[in-house]
Amino acid sequence: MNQLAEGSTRTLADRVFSRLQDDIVRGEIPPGSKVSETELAGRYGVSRGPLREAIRRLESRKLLEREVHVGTRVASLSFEDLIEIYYVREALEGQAARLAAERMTDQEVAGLHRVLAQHEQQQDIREDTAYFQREGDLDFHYRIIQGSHNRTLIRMLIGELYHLVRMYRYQFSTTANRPQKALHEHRRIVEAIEARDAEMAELLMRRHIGRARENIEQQAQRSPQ
Amino acid sequence: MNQLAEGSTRTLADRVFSRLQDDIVRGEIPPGSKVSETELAGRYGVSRGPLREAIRRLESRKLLEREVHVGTRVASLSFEDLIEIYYVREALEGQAARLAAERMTDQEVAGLHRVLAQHEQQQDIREDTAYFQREGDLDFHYRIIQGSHNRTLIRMLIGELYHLVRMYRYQFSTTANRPQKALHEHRRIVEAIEARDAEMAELLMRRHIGRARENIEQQAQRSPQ
DNA sequence: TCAATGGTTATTGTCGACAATCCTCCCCGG
DNA sequence: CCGGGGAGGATTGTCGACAATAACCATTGA
Repeated sequence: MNQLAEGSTRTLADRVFSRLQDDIVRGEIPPGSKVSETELAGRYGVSRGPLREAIRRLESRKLLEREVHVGTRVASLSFEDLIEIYYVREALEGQAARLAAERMTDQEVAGLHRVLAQHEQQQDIREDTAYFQREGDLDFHYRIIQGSHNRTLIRMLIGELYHLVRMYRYQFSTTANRPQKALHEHRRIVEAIEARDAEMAELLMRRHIGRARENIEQQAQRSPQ
Repeated sequence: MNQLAEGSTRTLADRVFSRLQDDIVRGEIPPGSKVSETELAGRYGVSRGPLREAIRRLESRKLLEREVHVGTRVASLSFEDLIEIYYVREALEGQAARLAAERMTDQEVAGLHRVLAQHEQQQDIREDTAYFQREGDLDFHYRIIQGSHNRTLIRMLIGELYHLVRMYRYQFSTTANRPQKALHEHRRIVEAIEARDAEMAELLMRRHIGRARENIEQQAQRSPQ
């Protein structure tokens, strides 16, 4: 009932989990690097107990890889891994778009419009819009996923896959190099959702993500490593 | 360097995790029941440390629900939860079928045929084929999922969702009450995969799972609780 | 010079104990 | 008789120490 603030209500292991996940996703701790339990415990000012729990959870999210009696290292995504993830995203976000078209409230659709408008404006004003582009893109997809009103779907996408995608983006500073096309696709998706055309929304979303995947595959081809 | 057998190579927490997961999925520990850490630790003959790690992992798989400072209880799936899962399965297994049609080796396709033949035979011989039906159905889906050759997809379906589905089946002894129809649909899916018709394989798989979902929804309607 | 083998060291796996929190139930006042 | 508050008990959260395992390095023999 008191405590210093919200956030302290959670357990130590929970907070360590959040901080560690953030440090990994942002690349603070470089991918592939070995992390020592005692070292991390000191770094976050906790014992090894809560830290190990955080590690196990991040392990099940594929952000950390553990080898028994050897140690834990930050996951280092290969191009193949990312391609795999995009195939899964294609399926899951396609379904999310379908459900969103059927279930989103009018308010949620309005919010989607706002994000889109904001996105378009940034496109006009700035040149180096990489960062905002990135976050704006995530925001757009987040909202549609949430609009599916399917908790399992939301958990799998936002709770699991997206951390990997974000980590990869930091790792390779992969910014969408087809912003105007992506924006156009976003617009058409919103139109389909607004028209409550579930079939079309799914189709467009699958194409959208499929093209992003092809884009990555081409990049990988140009720079094999 | 000796130990009694293979399987002991894994860590204690790993083994406790497997056993506990099995006990939960099989309904050995009834859904919704509260599980005490000390009690479970005694039951499996380990300390609370490894046990807690196992609990955290099962928690992230949604087989256990934890409330801070209160305790952990076995997840109790509602109909709504199951329906949600089926929407996700529809998307993921549809994609799996598509990829399987493109990537399965001829040997894998042959294996699929064997499973199907076995399934048909059981259909003829026995009447009470509920159990075999169930396992046969799982085997069929497992093989197609594996045939996608997409590790992320395999992990999400077999590593996460299917435990929930199996738990639910034990919980409500929900056996497929449309065996002959399901078998027919299986056959058509195999045909599409054999013909390397990815589009058709996905479509048929999605319909197959969609109908299973509708079947559950109708059951739920007949018995509201 | 190279390879194998043994010891050393550092790291992880496991355990038992203490502290913090919550639930329960009893007691007391209205 | 009923409701609120506090003490007790039980359970979870956290910690430090010990045991087990694997990586590293040096030494020895060919």
